[in-house]
Amino acid sequence: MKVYNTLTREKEDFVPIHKNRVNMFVCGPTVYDMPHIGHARTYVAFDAIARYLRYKGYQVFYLMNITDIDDKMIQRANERGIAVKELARQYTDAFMQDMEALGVTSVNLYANATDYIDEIIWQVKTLIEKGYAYESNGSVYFEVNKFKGFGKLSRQKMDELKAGARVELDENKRNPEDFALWKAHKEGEPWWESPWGKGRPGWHVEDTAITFTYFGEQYDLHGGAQDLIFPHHESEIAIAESISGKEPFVKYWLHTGFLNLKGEKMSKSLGNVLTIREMTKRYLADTLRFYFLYTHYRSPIDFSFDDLEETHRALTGMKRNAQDLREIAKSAEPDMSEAVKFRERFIEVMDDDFNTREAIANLFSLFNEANKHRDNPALVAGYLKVAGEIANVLGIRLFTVQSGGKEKEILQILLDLREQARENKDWATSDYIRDRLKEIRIIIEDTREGQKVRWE
RNA sequence: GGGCGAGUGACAGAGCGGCUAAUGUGCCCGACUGCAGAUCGGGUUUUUGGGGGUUCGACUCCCUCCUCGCCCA
Repeated sequence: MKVYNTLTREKEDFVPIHKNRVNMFVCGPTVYDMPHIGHARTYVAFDAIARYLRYKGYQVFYLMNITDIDDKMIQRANERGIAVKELARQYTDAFMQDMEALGVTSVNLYANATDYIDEIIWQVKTLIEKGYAYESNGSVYFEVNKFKGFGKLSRQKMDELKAGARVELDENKRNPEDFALWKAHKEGEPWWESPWGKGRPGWHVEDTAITFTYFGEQYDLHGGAQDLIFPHHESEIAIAESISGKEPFVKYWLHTGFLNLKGEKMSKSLGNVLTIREMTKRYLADTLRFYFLYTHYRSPIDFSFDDLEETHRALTGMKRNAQDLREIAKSAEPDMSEAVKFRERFIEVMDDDFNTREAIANLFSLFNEANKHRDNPALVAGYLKVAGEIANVLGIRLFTVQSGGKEKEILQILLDLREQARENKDWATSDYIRDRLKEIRIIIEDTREGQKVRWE
C-alpha cells in the first residue's frame, strides 16, 4: 500500500511503526461555530481512509482533538455573553451530530484540549528546560530558530520567513516568528494555574500534548486540511521533535485538498458559508458523502450545487440498481467466481493512496457487469456481496434509502387517492387502502370532517 | 513578494512514460414497454491551459508563461 506523504512529497510504502497497529490523528474542529462543508470534506475523507485501513486488517486507533479554547472561542463566547465552556459544549454537540449524519463513525476518541492542560504544561516546561522556549511576562514562546528543522513540512525557508515576518507588535517575543505555547492570562479569559502564573495554552501544543498521551513520541499518520500545513503542523513537528529528540515525529503526513465554492471562496464575511446542517436538510447526507469521495482526497473541490445534483443522480441510480438486483439475488448462494475481480480491483486502487474515485468507478463497472447476469441469481448475489463490502468501506449505504421524513407526504397521497375513490363510490379501492394501512398500524376513520388518521 | 497545489470531453473526474485517455452525469439511436421508469445494446465531443525541452515515445519528467486556489507576508 502506498500513501502520499506531504513530508517527502512522494508516494511511499505504508509501513506502520508497530507492526499491525496504526496510530492516526486528525486535527479536529475549533468548536466556536457550526461546521461547514469544508470540514465535512476532510472528515469524510479521513473516515474512509480509517475504514480502509481497518478493512486491510490494521488495528487503527483514530484520535481527534477538539479545540475548545483559543482566541476565536473566547471572542465568540464574549460576543454571545456565555462561558467559553458553554460555547464549546454547544458546538461540540453540533459537530458530533453532523459527523453522525455523514457516517463518520471511525474515530475512536475525541479529545478536548482543556482536558490535557497538565500534559500541555509538562510539554511547555520541558521545552524551556531544553532551551527551545522562553518565558516572557507570563507567556511562553517557542523560539523557532532553535529548531533547525522548521519549515521541512511546508518547504518554507527560515530566512525567507524571517524576512517576510512582520512584527505583530508583541514586544514579549524575541523573534517575530516565535509562536506562543502558553498565553498569559488577560481579563475576561478562562485561565489555568501554571508555573508561569495564570494563563491558557497556545494552539499547536494541544495536539502534541494529546498525541504524546496516547501514542507517545512518534506515531504513524497525521491528517488535516492543506491549510493547516503551515504554521500549525510545522509547529507541531517543532514541539514534538524538540522534546523527544526523535524524528520523524509523524511518519506519514496526509493532507486533504481545499474546498471552494464555484467562483468564490466560502467565508463568513461573504455570508456564503454552507453548513453541514443546512446541506443535510436539503440533500441526503449520503449524497454529500458520495460527492466528496467522488474526488480524490488530495484534489481541490470546486463546490457547486449542479455537481452535487449530478452525483446525487449517480448515487441514487446505483442504489436503485442495488435494490433491484437484490430482488433477483434473493437468497441465492453467492457465486463469487466473477465478482472477486472487483474486490481485487478495489484493493488495488485503494492501496494506491486511497483512490476513492477509482473505487467508485470500479463499483459502477461491477453493477454494469452484474446487470448482464440478471438471469443468474447466484452470480448476482456474488456481485452484491462485493458491492456491499466496498460500499461499507466507503461508508455508502447501498441498500438503505433514507426516507428523509417523507412518510407524511406519502400517506397524504394515499389519503387523497382514497378520497377520490370514495367520491366515485369505488369502495373496493377505498377499503383496500384502509385495510393495507391498518396492517402497518395506521388507522383511517371516516368522519363527517373527512378522513381521520391515527398512528398506533 | 515567497512557498505549495491545480488546469483532461457539454459537465464532473481518474489515469506505474508506451495498449481504442477510466467512470459517472447529460444528450442521441435501437430493443423491451399500455405510459413512465428500470434494464439491455449502441453512439456522442477531449490530442489532456499556452509555448519550449528531455525521450524511440509524455496527460504523465524538466523549463517558462497564463489562469485559479491555499498558506505565509
